[in-house]
Amino acid sequence: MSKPYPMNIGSAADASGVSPKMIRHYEAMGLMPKVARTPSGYRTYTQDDVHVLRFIRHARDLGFGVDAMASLLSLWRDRRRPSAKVKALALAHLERLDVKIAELVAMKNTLASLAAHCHGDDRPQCPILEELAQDGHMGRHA
Amino acid sequence: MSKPYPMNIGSAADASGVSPKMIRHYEAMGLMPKVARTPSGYRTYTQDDVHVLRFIRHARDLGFGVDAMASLLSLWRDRRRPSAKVKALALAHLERLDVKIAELVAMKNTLASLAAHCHGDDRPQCPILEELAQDGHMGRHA
DNA sequence: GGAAACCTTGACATCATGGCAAGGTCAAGC
DNA sequence: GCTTGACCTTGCCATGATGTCAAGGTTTCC
Repeated sequence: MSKPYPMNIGSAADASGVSPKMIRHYEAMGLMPKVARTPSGYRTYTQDDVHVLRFIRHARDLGFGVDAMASLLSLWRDRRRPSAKVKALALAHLERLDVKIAELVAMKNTLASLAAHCHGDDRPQCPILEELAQDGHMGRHA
Repeated sequence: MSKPYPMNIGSAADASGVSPKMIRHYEAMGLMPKVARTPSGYRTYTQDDVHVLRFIRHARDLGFGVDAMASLLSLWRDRRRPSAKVKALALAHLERLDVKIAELVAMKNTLASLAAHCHGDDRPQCPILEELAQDGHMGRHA
């Protein structure tokens, strides 16, 4: 093995992909259980702790928020969970992702069509600024 | 006219679509010029001020950050601006949007494929949790 | 024993926004 | 003229996920 357990926070960070800062942060906010300490106060991480950290990082990489991660963790720990509950969390998050993506795509489309009509030369005339300066809401153009 | 100028911050907010809170915020951070005040300290907004606020809201609605909005505003005010500068800002922002969209779509795809394989019933077995609990990085699955 | 690398906590920053609180102001009704 | 309610002021705290910096204790290795 490359690292013996238990490890300090830095090694746990390397092993899990979660920064020391975020590990402490998750601990402070109650997402991570409080791990053991050495007599001098250093946090020590077992293999199980590192597994939890990895779980958290994976969930975070999928964009789950802290609340959802807490729910996922408790389902993970519950060997009798119904998979339906996990799926429900996933679908809810997918919904959030879709909404966010749609927003960004709408911005992108609007901006792209404005930019397409902008000469992009030394002349000051520019449909982008004209649109931004317009009175009502935006939209309705190419 | 529905509202006489000058107006108080609340009316300016209604007229521009930027909340009073954010108007003060933009002013404090220097994005908005400091507007006139009544003797008692109330901010007063002219039609021009409201136009600036609308411009800001439109830019914000397109996802521009504060720095980019400041640049756009100064280009807007410069009647001799080259449209190329505006276009460059727009294209840079489009790039950011594309990156963000790609990230979210990647999350969505991963999560959707995991969810598709989850029974979503009373059984505890669930590929979503299994994936999150996995050791290495995520990816490589349907 | 001293230096380097690590750990601790805590404070502050980001970005855009909301909320709350304590207090001043203004307009309208009685 | 006074009360009431709506509006304004400033300022602080919170979000979410992360980073930075600082000041100080610990461990490790030479």
